[in-house]
Amino acid sequence: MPSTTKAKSTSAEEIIAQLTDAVHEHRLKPGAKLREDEVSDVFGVSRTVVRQALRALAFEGLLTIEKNRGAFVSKPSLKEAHEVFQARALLEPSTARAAAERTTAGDIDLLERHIQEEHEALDRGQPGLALKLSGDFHLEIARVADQRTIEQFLKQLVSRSSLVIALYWRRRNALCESNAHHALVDALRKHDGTAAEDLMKGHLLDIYSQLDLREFEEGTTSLKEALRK
Amino acid sequence: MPSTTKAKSTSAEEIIAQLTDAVHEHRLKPGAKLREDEVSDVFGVSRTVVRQALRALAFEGLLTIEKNRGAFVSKPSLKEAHEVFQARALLEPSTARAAAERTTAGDIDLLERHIQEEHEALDRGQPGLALKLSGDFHLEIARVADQRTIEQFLKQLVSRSSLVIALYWRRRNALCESNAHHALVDALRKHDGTAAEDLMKGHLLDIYSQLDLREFEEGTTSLKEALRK
DNA sequence: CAGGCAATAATTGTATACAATATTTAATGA
DNA sequence: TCATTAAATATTGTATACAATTATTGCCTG
Repeated sequence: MPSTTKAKSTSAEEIIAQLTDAVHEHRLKPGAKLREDEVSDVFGVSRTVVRQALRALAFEGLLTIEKNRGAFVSKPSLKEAHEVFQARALLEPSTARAAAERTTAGDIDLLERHIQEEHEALDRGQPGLALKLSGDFHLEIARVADQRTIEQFLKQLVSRSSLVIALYWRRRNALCESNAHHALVDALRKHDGTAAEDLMKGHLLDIYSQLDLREFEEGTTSLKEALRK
Repeated sequence: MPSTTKAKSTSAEEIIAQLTDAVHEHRLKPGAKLREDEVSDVFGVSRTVVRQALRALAFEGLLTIEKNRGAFVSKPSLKEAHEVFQARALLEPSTARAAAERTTAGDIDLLERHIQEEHEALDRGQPGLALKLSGDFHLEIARVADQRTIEQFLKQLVSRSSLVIALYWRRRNALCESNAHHALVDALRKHDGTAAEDLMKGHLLDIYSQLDLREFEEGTTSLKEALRK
């Protein structure tokens, strides 16, 4: 957290990390604009490096850059939302199976600590942080599977999922999924690939089914725009 | 093709497209260095926009940027090579199935024209161009399936496949796969999703099995480095 | 007072200048 | 002659200045 006026001399990776966290934790909401010199003031670097960071984030799908207009937190359409979870359904179950065959005791520890932190964040009343940690859990499984390429894609998909959840989540209260993650770790511990694959498949369907992905907002993005004509 | 000394005023997208083609057609080989002011001379723009293009290509995996050293055409390791085809095996068969259910007459025309061009390139003695077109064929199927997200990932995977082929291709002569593509189009025409899925799976295995992915170069990249100590 | 139009301001896009780092070349000594 | 070191050169990293574009404001007109 930058204190008063300007923090100084941060690297591009640091900017990327902080903006990513902010979006994942829904402190920056879909549609929010990121002005270049505003960001460069906050981080105490020139626009050059800020632009680098913004473009990297745009490539991941977290931001959308409109020429001569600026960078905005992406607002995935309903179609994109579906596509994200279809892609996850293709990649993650198989990856969970592969992970089960390679899981070490250290991996189990790490994953359980992850779940622990997730619970603590929820108890502390930080649902945004919990959501971010939940996403990291999925990435961790790809790491355990030793699939860097898939992990990289998954990173993008998890990012976009966070945006989808911000836009289309049905009930804000739901504490959901913590069970699913626990069950997954159990399957990994037992090196039960089939169970891990099935659990992951079910878990993704669970999240997917808790989204409100009906047709209603294609084109009407904000109140302002909705009233414009 | 820039003629003599300097072409002028090209956009970043144009640079990305031309460099991508050059790598896909193996005119730029893995390990080749791309100096920034060299590229900016060729395209007649400042380093600013060249750097944008290089970073975008690095994000796709086509280039690797080493800090303070520059941008090089990527040289995927054996592990990466395996990962690329594992990821393709997860994404492409299902996508081919989805495509079969949505294929239109126009799509068929386009795909057949694609195969035609591929043959012509081979006959004309341009195997690099044929390879590039072959990659585009796979992307086209994702487009037919109306899966933009998967298409985007596949674009990266096809790019990396091109690098893998440049590095690990067994016999240079092989005219291979044209049959496989034809069979796939037939399945799409009949809306036979199961056949399309199976054909794609087999096709990918075919390519994969024609690679020479044994352990021999992990770590020893060049003769020079091998002898250095 | 609404709607359009022009002038102004704000913001992004591009080029260039300078700083930091890496690579090459030259020089020195054993 | 070879290795080591130092200077010179070349290349990338960052900041800043300027150009192009977009957004905003105020004004004029109907």
